[in-house]
Amino acid sequence: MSEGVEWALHTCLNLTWVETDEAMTAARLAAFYELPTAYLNKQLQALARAGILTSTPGPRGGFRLARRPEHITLLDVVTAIEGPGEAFRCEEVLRKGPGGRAGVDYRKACVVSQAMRQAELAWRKELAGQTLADIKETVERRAPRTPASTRDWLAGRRP
Amino acid sequence: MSEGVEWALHTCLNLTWVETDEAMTAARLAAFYELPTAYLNKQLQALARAGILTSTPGPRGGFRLARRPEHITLLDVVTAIEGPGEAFRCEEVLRKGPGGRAGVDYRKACVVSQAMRQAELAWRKELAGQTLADIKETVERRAPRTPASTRDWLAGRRP
DNA sequence: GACATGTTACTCGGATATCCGGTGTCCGAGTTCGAGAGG
DNA sequence: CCTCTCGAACTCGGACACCGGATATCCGAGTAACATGTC
Repeated sequence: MSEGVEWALHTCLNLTWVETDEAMTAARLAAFYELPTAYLNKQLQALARAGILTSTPGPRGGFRLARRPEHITLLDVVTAIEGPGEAFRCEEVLRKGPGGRAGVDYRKACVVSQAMRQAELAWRKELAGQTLADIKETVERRAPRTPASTRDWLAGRRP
Repeated sequence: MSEGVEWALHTCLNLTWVETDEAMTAARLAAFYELPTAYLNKQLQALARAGILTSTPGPRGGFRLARRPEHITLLDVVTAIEGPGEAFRCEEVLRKGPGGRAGVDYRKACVVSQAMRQAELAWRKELAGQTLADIKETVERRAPRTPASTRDWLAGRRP
């Protein structure tokens, strides 16, 4: 799985702690974890295309969450970065076999493909059941100072 | 996910239908799906190293299942090909952040990492719950002629 | 006919190229802010 | 003092290199089977 997924998740989480009326630049968000700015920008663009973030150009521009954290699941973020394709992509190897028929869609008919799809479905379901708000709440319960310190750091006021 | 996983799964499934006392060469198994022989051989080596297959060199040599299909899960095959590492590998980005501590193992402490791990655990659990025998049984119920035709084809007796 | 033996052909196994997607970087299009001149 | 205009700086957005791992291939080590010669 791509490295950018981790960056995207943590960055989106950080965005839940900044004021919703001010946008955060890719440079500021990247500096938080000492990440390469341009590359994180690329990931943020993908999140914007997926409708998870909104981007505004020009001075005072940057990124902000497009909707409330309760309505952003981990699956949304992962899909935005990794793409909609499945991890196990059935290449329909059965078609080349001696019993292969031309008109059959082996992506649906193949038992192996079905089993792998079912497993991936369980994975997706687990990710879809966790929202950014859930993560945020858990973090705040374990480290109550995180929201204030993160907000202050991103606003430029180092503690 | 690697392409070889699909090949390995189908090949192992085919091996459940051949006589257990005769080994199948990589060339024969590859020809079944018109796959590149040498590359499939590489995957079969990985399965042998994982203890799923046994390999015997020389004439009349080849590969056979190391244990009964009931004791080979889909997770075993996937792990043998993809390696034991997790798809989402936490790089502990929090360590580089302003609140990062040196002595903390963020692979276990990070909430994001925990959520991703939990999802991957669900995926693994689903794969571990399906054995080659389950797949075999389902296929035989849907296409009863598959065992005989596969065994005959692999034995060199084309129908 | 049975057995020992050398040869041969066959198989896996690892070492070796090649290709593609993720990784990383850069510069241009578009926008907003602010300064400054004019009324 | 207010407003309009112009310029400039800042931001995202997409286009351009780079690299590691998956993909694909080949040849050598080892072994079982067979043919052959001998007892």
